[in-house]
Amino acid sequence: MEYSYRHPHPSVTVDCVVFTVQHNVLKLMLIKRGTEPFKDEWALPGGFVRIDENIESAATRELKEETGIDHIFLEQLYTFGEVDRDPRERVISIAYYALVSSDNQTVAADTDAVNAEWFAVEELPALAFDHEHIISTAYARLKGKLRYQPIGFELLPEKFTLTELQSLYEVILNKPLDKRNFRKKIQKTGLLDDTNETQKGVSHRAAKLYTFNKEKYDILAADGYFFEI
Amino acid sequence: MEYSYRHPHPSVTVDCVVFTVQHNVLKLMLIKRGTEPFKDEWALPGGFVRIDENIESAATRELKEETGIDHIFLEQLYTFGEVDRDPRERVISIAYYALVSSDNQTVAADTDAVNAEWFAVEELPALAFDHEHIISTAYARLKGKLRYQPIGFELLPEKFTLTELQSLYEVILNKPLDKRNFRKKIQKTGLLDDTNETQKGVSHRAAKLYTFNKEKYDILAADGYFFEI
DNA sequence: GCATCTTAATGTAGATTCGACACTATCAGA
DNA sequence: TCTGATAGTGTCGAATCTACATTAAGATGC
Repeated sequence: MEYSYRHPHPSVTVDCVVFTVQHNVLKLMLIKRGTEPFKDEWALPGGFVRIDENIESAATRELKEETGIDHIFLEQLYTFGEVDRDPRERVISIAYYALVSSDNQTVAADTDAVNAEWFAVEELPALAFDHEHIISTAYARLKGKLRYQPIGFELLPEKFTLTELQSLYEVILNKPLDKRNFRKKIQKTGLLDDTNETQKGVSHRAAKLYTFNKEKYDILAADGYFFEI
Repeated sequence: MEYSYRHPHPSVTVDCVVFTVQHNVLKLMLIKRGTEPFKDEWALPGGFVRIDENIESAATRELKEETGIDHIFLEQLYTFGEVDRDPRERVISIAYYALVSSDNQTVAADTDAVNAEWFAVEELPALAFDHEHIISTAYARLKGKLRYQPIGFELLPEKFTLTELQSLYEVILNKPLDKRNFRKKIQKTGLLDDTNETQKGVSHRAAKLYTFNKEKYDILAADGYFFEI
């Protein structure tokens, strides 16, 4: 079956920049392409938007299919539509960025995600299409949002220590922060709940574990509260 | 001539939310539609992206064609792709927002922009498609950006008084600001140049005219400077 | 069980910024 | 020259920011 139109139509795809933090290194997921063009090169997970599918659903679906990752923070980034960004035909790509917590990322082993791998953001291989450009846009957005929206918690396990949180900020913002000042600031938001648990299996004083109180944040945010670190 | 594809392709459009400020009221431009669907209803200026045209060029072109407005600040806003947002077929729309200075907006009289009109943001008519949703997204973005990026100047004539600037901030943020504190803050950025000219034709003490030093800002911004009011 | 190692946790003082607030200066027009 | 309208300016107390060093707790090895 063929689909005909009186005017030429572009193809529309979604691409996902999926970030995580592993051992204090910011990483993102890439797929080794199995087909031309750019066969055997690395690219962002993504694919075509189906005609009866919302674009965010397409992003969620492709992510699940290609990497096994599901149920994560996902937000639209930017739409890339340079005329020649795909050598085959006119392709407009709506890019998303996603954040995966370090305890949710192993799901990738299941599915047909055998060609998916985490790469340190600072050590990326050559990339297909304009994906390098998409990634730098996503990284800039992540840096910008981190300080003004509580998205850092999406990258941590549900329960985390203050040191882990600080180190996350340091890794992404790429600069050291003062320990006491950081703690004062984050505690003053009142958005962290003490779990009354502590770290296990460390060979030194165990740190307290906290959780982020999203319900409380949502209530405050609706009322004009502005998160800032 | 017909264009055929093995899979169905969506249409891709651009829509523009064009803001201006007239007499201390924030307004935006709407077009009265001449064709179905939503014939004779108000909608955002916009149209189809041509197959060999970059998306931002499409936005610029449609704006010129439908409103006569050209050479203005234009930035991508968000891409709207709900499956049923257009009753005819699947249409994905890449929305842009634009800012027009109060001395640049009269161009609209020329072209076939006879159906274009400025509406106060607080008094919009019923709108076609999901354009109300697009507009509220654009307004939220404008509010958010105003305080952290020097985009307010795009809405003012090249030479402006501090009172005009303050009143612009008050109109968009929708809250009163303290005159002395506002002036202190804006002066401290060092980004306003005194033109050594004053207002003409006012029946009271004439205010000094300033210009925004974009070159200086760009240099500072490249060096990590962060504008904030 | 004591010494040692490693990281957790905590407070203060000085500098800076923020927010509230009221009067004088200048100009045009009557 | 008087009146009306807006321009332009400084201070003080409160809050916030920054820089910085010591003690506490728990695990391990001897």
